[in-house]
Amino acid sequence: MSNISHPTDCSHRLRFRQVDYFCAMFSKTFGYALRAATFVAVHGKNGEKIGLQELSQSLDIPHHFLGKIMQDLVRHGILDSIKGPSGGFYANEQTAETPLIELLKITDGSLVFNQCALNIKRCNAEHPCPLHHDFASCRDGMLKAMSAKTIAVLAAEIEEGKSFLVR
Amino acid sequence: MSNISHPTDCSHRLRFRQVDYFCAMFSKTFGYALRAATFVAVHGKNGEKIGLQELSQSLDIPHHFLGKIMQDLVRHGILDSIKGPSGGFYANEQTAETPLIELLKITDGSLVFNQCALNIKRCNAEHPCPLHHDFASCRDGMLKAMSAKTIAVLAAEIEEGKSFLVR
DNA sequence: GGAGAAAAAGACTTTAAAATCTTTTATTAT
DNA sequence: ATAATAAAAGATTTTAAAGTCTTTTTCTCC
Ligand code: FES
Ligand code: FES
Repeated sequence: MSNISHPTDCSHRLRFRQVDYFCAMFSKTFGYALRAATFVAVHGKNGEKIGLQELSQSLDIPHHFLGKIMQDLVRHGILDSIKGPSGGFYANEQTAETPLIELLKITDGSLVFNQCALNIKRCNAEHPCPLHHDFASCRDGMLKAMSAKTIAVLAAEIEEGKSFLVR
Repeated sequence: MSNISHPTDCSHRLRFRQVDYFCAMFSKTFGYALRAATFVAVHGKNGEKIGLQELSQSLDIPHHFLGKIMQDLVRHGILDSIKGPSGGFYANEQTAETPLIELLKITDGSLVFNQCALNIKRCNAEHPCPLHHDFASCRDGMLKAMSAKTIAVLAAEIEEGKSFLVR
């Protein structure tokens, strides 16, 4: 019936979204932040410090880009850091208790869960776009999960081998 | 407990995602394509033609950008068009029956529903990231809805005043 | 206090999406 | 035929995210 495949010669046409950017509900920055914070929570208990080098290599995240993200987490008090030799990042009292939604607000801003799937001006149940009901329920499920889960929850899953931070 | 608000002076730091790009599950291109195709399905019955001018003004979409998107829909047979005075875009046999997922594949590619929320290499239930189960169910709900709904379904909703294509 | 290590900071580059602007082609009407 | 109109095509610019590179600051150890 309908042939969905792209015609082969696309050079003169609209360029399409590139493969690894598809369906990005969240920024890469958020993924990096979440994975790095969880890594520190898992491997940096009892004040053990994790260096940027180790973090970026273990998680396969660009070193300096991760550096900026980590700075930002430290500024927001999610983690602590110390400079100098034998310095690095380590968990503080707040780390484990941080809900994922807070990380998301830091990296992607506070309006993340208020946007219309079709980019209509405002997402609004009284003036819904055609995808609103489907999208809103999907989105609200994520919001609920990310409000309920903390870094400690993820760290526990990682330690039990139920989920993974890399590859 | 935790203070989520951004510190005020961000100038020297990471730049955050800008407001109207937050939480973009789909590209703007997809939103434009879906709204325009549905508009044509609603207002262009019986071979009535809709010009780019009217489309872009009615839907508040940049004229030439929409032009490229429409070209692409025509190329894929979702709509037909005719040049010249009294030309424009109009619905064909396929228009109404097109499932939304097909539009999405045209604008955002075919891998849209296979990406990990955290940008881990591959989304995989056997090797899940910490957000996999929450995200996969959300994503699968959208996939299901978008496979089931056609442009005709949206057009009917619009005509009944149950949903809206603009503002 | 000097050397080395590591985070912090800042400047810069790259990439892709989105948007704009210009030219060409096809169609209609005079 | 010619002019007008509108889609098609294309080249170019803008914007934001992502990524890279360099310099500065802070800390440790000798
Ligand atoms: S209005 Fe579009 S998702 Fe809510
Ligand atoms: S592995 Fe991350 S969403 Fe599936």
